[in-house]
Amino acid sequence: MVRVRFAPSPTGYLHIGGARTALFNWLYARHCGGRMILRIEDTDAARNSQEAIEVILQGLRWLGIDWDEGPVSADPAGASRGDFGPYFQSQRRGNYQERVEALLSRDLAYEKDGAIRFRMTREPVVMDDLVVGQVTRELTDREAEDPDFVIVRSDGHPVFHFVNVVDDLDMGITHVIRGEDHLSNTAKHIQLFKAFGVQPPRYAHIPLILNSDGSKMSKRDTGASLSTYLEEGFLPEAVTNYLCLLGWSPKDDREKLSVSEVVERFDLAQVLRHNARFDMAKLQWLNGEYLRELPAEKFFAEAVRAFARAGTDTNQWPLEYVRAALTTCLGKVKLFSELPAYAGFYFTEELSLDPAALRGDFTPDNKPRIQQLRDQFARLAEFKAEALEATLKSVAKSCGVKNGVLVHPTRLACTGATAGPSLYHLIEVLGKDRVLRRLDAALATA
RNA sequence: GACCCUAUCGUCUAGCGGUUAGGACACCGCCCUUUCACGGCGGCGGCCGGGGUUCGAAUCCCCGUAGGGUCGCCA
Repeated sequence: MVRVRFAPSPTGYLHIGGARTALFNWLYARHCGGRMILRIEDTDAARNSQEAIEVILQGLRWLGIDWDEGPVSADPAGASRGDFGPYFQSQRRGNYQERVEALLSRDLAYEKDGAIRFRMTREPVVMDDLVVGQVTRELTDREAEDPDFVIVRSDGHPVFHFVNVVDDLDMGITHVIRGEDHLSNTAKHIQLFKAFGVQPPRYAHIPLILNSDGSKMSKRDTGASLSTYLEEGFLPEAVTNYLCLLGWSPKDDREKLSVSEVVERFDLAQVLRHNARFDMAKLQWLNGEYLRELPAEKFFAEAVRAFARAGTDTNQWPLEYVRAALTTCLGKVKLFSELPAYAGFYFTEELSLDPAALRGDFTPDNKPRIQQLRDQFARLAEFKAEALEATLKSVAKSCGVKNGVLVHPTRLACTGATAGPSLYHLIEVLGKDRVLRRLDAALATA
């Protein structure tokens, strides 16, 4: 039975690379019919908090990554699922203590300066990585001087290398899938496993995600935190899909795949060995693809949230009006965060019109025509898109101008922008009163 | 300083000894369209460099170079 784990340290945010690591673990578990374990490496008490753990749980859930074993909530003392708990390292002190003593009693570790150090081999360690292949790790010059390393600090706290290995051993982890930044240290981990007299798990080191300029992605970089995508109004399906395409490929030229399709095809052997740069433009494109096929109800709910985040409470408007307004935006934007700028004109009575732009469209020649259109609109009994379109076209015809001559100024007057939803539909939604008022205002200003 | 990994269009990638080096994003045209977006058509653009091996290398080997990672009483 394949058992994989994602073992994040609660630092207050979930790195996009960490999310990808979790995803690949999950994909492999689901592909193999194995088990996904979530373990919280909260040994650094000073830096950890329940909120920080919550960020991780929330991020994983958002992406659709579930775990068969691990915490149910962010509370270390709370309930968990699985027979290999606790799943918080802060609750596993006893195990570490036992393991340390086992090594000490066999002289595989020793005390020095109050710390406990592991007797590391001086021989090159051969690793057989599922992604990278066979790697022979030799000692660096610094290590050659003193190959042993600390496993328990002088303050009594065991270090990462040690607890990580002990937990993987005790939890029966069969495959360690993690970032390539751990490759060099894997030699230590393998030796630790051997010291405990067991076969190390299989390792798979996946490439890292870099910034678009090729530099390392650190906390500060935009897009480094998964929460960014949550807040910016990305769809989790799109983010997951995109992450799958970084370092892995279905090899059949398909870009848009559902998770179940990826689960079916995913395997570690096809994971690339080189790092990948994060391409926000491609993610946005994918997001647009998913956005376009979103059911109207979901689109509506997310759109309302996007407006709320931007400080516009759409609830102050009649529900039917909001619905109609947002419907004209369906399939037009790639991100929910674009919506407030794209369709904000629906939800304000004070449209700020750029005088310069206004002068361009509302020329002395054109103003009488727009005035005429305005008066025709005023006479309409039915303020519907079809009637509006017919009206505009007939006015244009009688004036001997192309539709665009009237379309552009009308759009500008009604929305303040040169691009937006379908003109006739947005006018219909806005309603006669607003449209006439906006047309009058533009006519007066220009 | 040492050790490890990596190297195909700007980016993500297909390719695993014989291909006009394919696709996607981005970009640029044209078409569609009242705007924008979508869609359609087309274009731009790549095997890091140098040696080998081979009848034949993007594919295999070596050396450079470049990028990334690691060498902590951080995780």
